[in-house]
Amino acid sequence: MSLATKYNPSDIEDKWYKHWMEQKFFASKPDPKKEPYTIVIPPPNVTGVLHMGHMMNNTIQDVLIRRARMQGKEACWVPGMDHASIATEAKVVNMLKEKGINKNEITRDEFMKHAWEWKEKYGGIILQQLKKLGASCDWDRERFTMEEDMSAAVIEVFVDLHKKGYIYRGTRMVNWDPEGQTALADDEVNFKEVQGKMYHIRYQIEGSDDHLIIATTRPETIMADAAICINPNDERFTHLKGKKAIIPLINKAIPIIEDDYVDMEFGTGCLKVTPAHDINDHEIGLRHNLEVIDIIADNGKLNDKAQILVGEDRFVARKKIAKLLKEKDQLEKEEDYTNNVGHSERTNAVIEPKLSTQWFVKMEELVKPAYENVMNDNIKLIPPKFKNTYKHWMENVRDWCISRQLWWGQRIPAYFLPDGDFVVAQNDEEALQLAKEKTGNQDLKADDLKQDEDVLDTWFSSWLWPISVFDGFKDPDNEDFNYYYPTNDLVTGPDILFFWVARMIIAGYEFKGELPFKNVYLTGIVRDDKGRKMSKQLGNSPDALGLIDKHGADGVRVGLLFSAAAGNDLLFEEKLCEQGWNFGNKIWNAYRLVEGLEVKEKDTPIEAMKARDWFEARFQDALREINDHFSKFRISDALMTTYKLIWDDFCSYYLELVKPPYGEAIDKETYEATITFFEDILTILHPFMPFLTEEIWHQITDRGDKDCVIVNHWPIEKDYDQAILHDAKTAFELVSQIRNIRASKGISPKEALTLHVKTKSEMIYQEYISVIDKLANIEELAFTTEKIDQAVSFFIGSDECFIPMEGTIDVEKEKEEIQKELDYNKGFLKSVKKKLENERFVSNAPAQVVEMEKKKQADAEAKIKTLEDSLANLG
RNA sequence: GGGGAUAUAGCUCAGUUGGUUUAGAGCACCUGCCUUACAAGCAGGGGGUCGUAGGUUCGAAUCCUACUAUCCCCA
Repeated sequence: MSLATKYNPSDIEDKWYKHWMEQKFFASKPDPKKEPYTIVIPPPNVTGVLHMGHMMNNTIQDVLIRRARMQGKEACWVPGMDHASIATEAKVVNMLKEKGINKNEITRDEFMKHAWEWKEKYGGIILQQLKKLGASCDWDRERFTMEEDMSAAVIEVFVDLHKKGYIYRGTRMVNWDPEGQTALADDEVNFKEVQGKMYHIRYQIEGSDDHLIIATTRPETIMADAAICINPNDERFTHLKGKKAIIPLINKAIPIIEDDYVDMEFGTGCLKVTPAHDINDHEIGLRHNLEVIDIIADNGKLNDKAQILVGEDRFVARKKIAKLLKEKDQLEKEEDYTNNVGHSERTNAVIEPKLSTQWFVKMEELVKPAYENVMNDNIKLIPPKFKNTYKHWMENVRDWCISRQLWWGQRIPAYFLPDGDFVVAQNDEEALQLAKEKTGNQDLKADDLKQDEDVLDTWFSSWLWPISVFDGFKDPDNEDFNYYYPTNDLVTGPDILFFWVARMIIAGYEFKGELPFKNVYLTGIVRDDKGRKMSKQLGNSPDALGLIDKHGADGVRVGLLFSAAAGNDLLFEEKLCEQGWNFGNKIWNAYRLVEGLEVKEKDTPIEAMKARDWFEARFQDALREINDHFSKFRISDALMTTYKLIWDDFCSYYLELVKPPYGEAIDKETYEATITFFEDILTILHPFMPFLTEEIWHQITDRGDKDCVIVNHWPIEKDYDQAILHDAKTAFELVSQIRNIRASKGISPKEALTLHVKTKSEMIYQEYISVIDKLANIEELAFTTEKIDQAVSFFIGSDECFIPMEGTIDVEKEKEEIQKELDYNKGFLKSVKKKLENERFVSNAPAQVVEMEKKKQADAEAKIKTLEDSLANLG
């Protein structure tokens, strides 16, 4: 059976994924004889589809988990999803709307039934997509943050924190989404530049004909004004101090107060203070004890406190107010104004700052161990530059608003008594019991208690993820939890360092007294070639599955990893995936060469013996480097070292050296060594390119179902011959030089050449002549103590080499080249001499460094001398 | 407004406690090759004085200061 000349990933990828699943290679169970290696997936949003960022960070996780598995660890990668309250609820509401059902007209239970149906039907596409990428998760362990046990953990934690006094109710200016009818976290708000208007409104001063002018983008909120604020240093308004201003249209007098907050440069220097509808105004209000008048209802319409335009939408009201003001001649002017307006990430509605009662977690105490254990590197952030960011956040941590006005999520386990007091309990019965104790009223019934309508923030589930996926709350002493927790590495994006990572660390210490993971690898953010973050709005994100179809999963994985230094954003170019495929194709063809060889019992040629010895050492050399890169999470570098080992060393040198002349057979010994090397290479490449390596692994020979590269053992580091690497490097450099001469002189590789060498150590040349011959077609090697006339010359270290070339030498060009090299060496010598002539260098620098400089000087001087001689010889 | 990060070849990045040459890699580029595994390939080559200005040091891409530019986070 002959192999296709081009590697076609789609022929094999599904086949091997299925095989791995059937053989249960991804499955893990506690094995005390083995060291556990655990990763929990950053749970993707249940509504999500695979995008570049997911591919990036899941590829990294897969590389880590596959390598750990090959190293003989009990590798466990737990997959799963979070329930994404807001996004999912929005999807379900839309779905219902299409069916003609209004969320407000159905019960909570009915809604939840629809939501679960939606989840079962449409949720979790992303996990199927991860399989295409090759993700070797233990799918039997898949978890979901809304499933029963995980939810129970969330409730348990809420109750526990409440008991400890960390949970409180508070009034807070929240980002209110009037369309989604919920408060949003800051990170769920997108700021967009919006073309609006700045309205200049005239407020009359009480008891005078004088007036002041305020500039605002939100005239519809004037009815909620509690004061006018001026800067105490603003001399323009000294005369207004202590007076009152009258709100137009409703003719209400409000005080004129003074506060440094007011920017004298901005607007008119007079600020209307609306404590209920602006976060900064709210703070001013607190400082000056101002009345809070909330005139906007939850649905974004003006309520009766507004007195006028009651029931109008805020944007409609804005226009109408402007018109009314104009009619009363109280609108000084309108001008165009661009400002940054927050929009809901989910519904795209303009965010309304709104005062509301929410549930909060007090963070100051909780944060302490999480702070310390990152600062002292018990938990390592990779790259460490994120420690600074983390530190800053932890030192300025704010309380965490955990309530969301939604149904899809864990309902807050707080039960309100008729008098407005409340109890917090795991369930209805417990709540009733507590309520009875609290009130002393034994006649209370379940119906008298009303559970809080809100649910908990999704992060309040996912911060427990590393613990709850192993049922560490439900059953704290279970075998899985004891074995797999704490987990090893967490791979995620820096954008959720606070929202998720920091909170998991907090939860780890608070609930288990221990770190949840040892290393946090923060990947870069995938951007497009213009440096823009990939987003749905911009439509600049390539179709992830389309990329896999086009370049193969292995190609995409390699393409992503090529430019993925930890913590550095990567500018994604599809070309990189193509390069990934090219690499696969290269290996495919290397295998085609090996597979097509005819094997015979015969003597091994010297160059093949050399090649074997060299590659064995070279492989070990690279293996050490790769392991070192992995130990430092330099995944991209580990891949690049592997890439060069395979492409440059194995294909370009090793295979070229052992390849028999056309039509001849290869000796058995070399063939077998080559197959072994090939298997070694497939093994270390497997984490990066799982599909291709598995396919070739099975092409090599008929193997049993269990004999797969995915479970092959990662190579052991062995001692190796350093000298052979050094010598071979010299020989390859010589080969390169000879090829260079052929290229520049237009000499065909088929034309054999003679090589003369002027050297003190002839050994290396003698040993490697067959290698040099095979790669550079040198039929004769001679040693000389004199210059060779009519020859091109070049240096290998301080050895001078000559290739006679009668009649073909262009003397002028030759002189030019020698002169160029001479100039370089002279310049170099000068810099070395400068150092050595500096007494302070010689006396202060380590002896080793001085020694090195002296050697450099001697080498350079010798080289300069021979170059000058050559120049003289050429006349 | 507060905090953080980054600046090295055309592009994307390495450069690990300051000293292995006058700074490396991949891609791109240029030249020559359809050599029988691979033209999505092979061989060879050019290209940067390390954002700017100072400082510390025998020695700075590397440490310090200021400036400039870009990005991120928080308000």
